[in-house]
Amino acid sequence: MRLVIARCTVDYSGRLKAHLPEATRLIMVKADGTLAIHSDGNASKPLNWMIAPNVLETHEDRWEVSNSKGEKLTIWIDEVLEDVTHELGEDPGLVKDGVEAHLQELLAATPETLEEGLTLIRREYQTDIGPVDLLCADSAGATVAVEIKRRGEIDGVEQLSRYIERLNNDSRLAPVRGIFAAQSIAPQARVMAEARGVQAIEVDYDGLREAQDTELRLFDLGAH
Amino acid sequence: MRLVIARCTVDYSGRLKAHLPEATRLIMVKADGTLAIHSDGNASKPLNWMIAPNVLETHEDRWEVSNSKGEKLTIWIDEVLEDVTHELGEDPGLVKDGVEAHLQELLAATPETLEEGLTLIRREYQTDIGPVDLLCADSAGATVAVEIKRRGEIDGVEQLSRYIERLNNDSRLAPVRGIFAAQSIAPQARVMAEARGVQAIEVDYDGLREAQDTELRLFDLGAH
DNA sequence: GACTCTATCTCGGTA
DNA sequence: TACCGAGGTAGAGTC
Repeated sequence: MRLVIARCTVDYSGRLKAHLPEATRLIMVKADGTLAIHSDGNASKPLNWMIAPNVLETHEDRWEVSNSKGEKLTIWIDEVLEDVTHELGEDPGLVKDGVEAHLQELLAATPETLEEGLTLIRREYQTDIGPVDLLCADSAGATVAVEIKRRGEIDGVEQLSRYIERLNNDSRLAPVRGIFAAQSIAPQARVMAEARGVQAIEVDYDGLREAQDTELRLFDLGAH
Repeated sequence: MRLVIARCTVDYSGRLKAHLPEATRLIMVKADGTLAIHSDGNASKPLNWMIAPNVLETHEDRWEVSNSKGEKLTIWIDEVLEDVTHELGEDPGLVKDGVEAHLQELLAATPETLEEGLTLIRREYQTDIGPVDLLCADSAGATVAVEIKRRGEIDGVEQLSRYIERLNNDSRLAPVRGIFAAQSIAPQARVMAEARGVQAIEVDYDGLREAQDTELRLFDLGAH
């Protein structure tokens, strides 16, 4: 990784046009060629950047970075204040917990959390416009499509509506109703769900996981 | 801005939980307190980060960053390879051209570009599921909802359809029809628009801006 | 390679 | 502050 602190002016032309007047900034160049220009405040994101794969040409007074999509970044270097390079080596990578996939796993294991008597038919049930997160049956045997999000917003309700419309074309499944499950549900998504006749249910991920851990532990104890 | 290159281990707990095994990484701390941890490859985004406002406590063996929402980042420092600080000063900021807001301004000023006789009622007209970009009246006095995108894709047509559905519930406005305006419109979006009875219109941003510049210049000349 | 969807999205605007 | 929509979204997974 190369870190350059320099007074510079920047022009970007590609998906839009953008210009940075002269100021002192950090230019970060990663081992794969990814380049980012950071200011010191008011943003965690770079002001400008160019993601690998790209081509970097460093001239005396300017750097030119371009890619195959016709995007181009020109950095006019006025003064270099620092220029250091370090080999960081491979990164073992990030381990995450608590994303949508985990919530889906938990709800697939215990659909009755959403509604008394609900049972799983299939996870990632394929339709011709994409997979339904959970396809379930309620206590009366009717089909229920479940869409799961970490944060429930209006698009998610739309997505579920489309699936239900699609599933209702299948006479073996119809009539199908929907449940929209998320760790938090935005007010507008709630309005939309109501208008579409879809239930919106907030789910407590941590509580659910804890309950399942307990259940598993009891099961293990019973088995031994 | 402080740049530290160190062998470190990281734990994040907040919106999710995440862990980084020991490796050499860059830790960037900006003047406003924003902190980011970068590896050298395979990503332009940081592995972990904490955006300002936050509180950073630096101990001998670890840094702890926390914020008011209960998020916490712990960096266990094993070895510091570099530690430099530079005052970059204020950044004059990025000047962008060609974003949706500009296109909206232009079309709000000259709605007749979209259709003969179209006049503006209001920009960002509020509904309970979000704001409509432009609410207009056509030459016959009927209401027209206009959704503007830089790139016209399928979501934009859906968004406009929702607004129209909502606006048609208001007897003072109904019946409402829609115009979908964008610098470029994807074929799928065009098909979708047709199916929903919405007009899809491609707009020449550069040409439009030039025309308005000319008009303004003529107006200025006339005023003097 | 193109398409789809998630995200500790980030960021700006507004009520 | 909370909420919503835009983004040069980026990045991962799928076809």
